[in-house]
Amino acid sequence: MANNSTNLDRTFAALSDPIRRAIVTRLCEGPRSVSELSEPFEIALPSLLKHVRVLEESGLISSEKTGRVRTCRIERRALQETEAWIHRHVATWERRLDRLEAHVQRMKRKH
Amino acid sequence: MANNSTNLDRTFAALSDPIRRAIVTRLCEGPRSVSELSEPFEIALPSLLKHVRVLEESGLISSEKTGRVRTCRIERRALQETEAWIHRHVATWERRLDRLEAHVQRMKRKH
DNA sequence: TGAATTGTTAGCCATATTAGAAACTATTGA
DNA sequence: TCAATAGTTTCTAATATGGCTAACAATTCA
Repeated sequence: MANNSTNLDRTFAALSDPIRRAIVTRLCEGPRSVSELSEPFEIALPSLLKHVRVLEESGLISSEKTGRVRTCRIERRALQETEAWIHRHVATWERRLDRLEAHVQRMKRKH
Repeated sequence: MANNSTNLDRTFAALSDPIRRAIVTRLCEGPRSVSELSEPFEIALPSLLKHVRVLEESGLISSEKTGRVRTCRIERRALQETEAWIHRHVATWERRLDRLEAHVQRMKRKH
């Protein structure tokens, strides 16, 4: 599980770039090679490769090289953990609102 | 709604810092002043204020100044939209897996 | 084998990010 | 009104990020 905080740091940072999000989006539809991934972008291969590395270090994707082709795939876990983090917060926020409302109701009834 | 891509850029970037995530966590429990927010951290006020600004520009929080006190509160929407983005991706990924499995089943039956 | 394909490394540059100190403003309470 | 409080601005410095070119593998295909 490693340092979970650092992990989230990396995942959120990885997702903060539109090119990297686009890569994630495509990989959700299935594995792709590095050059397939680079197609939609007007960006030099080395730059794209850096994005791939960032995604890989964040745990959002993994890759494997066969012959001269490196194939990338999404790693569900990291996405799920990130979603979970956000979800817990939305939930906390909602619980608080509920308590608040209940309190208002009690006050009302006292009158 | 503004430029939604830039919006996600900012939200994810904002969440990539542990101090900012801690701020978000606390604000989910209720509004806090800038100095209340700074308490848990060994960080100069101007630095903390910058984090608050980053969060504000990302839309994750809002703040209002009354007298000399600036009170910050969470803005649910940004959190929800971010969660939604991730969720769509996990969903896409799962649909793909389902199709894949269905395909394998068909292949099996052919033998 | 030799050329094309696919990826990789190294190095450079511009810009953005994060942190701090110092100095300043506005409000509040004694 | 004067001091303390709460926040803000400005500047500086260190580091990280994202992009490029050029040069270099390693495979694969003709």
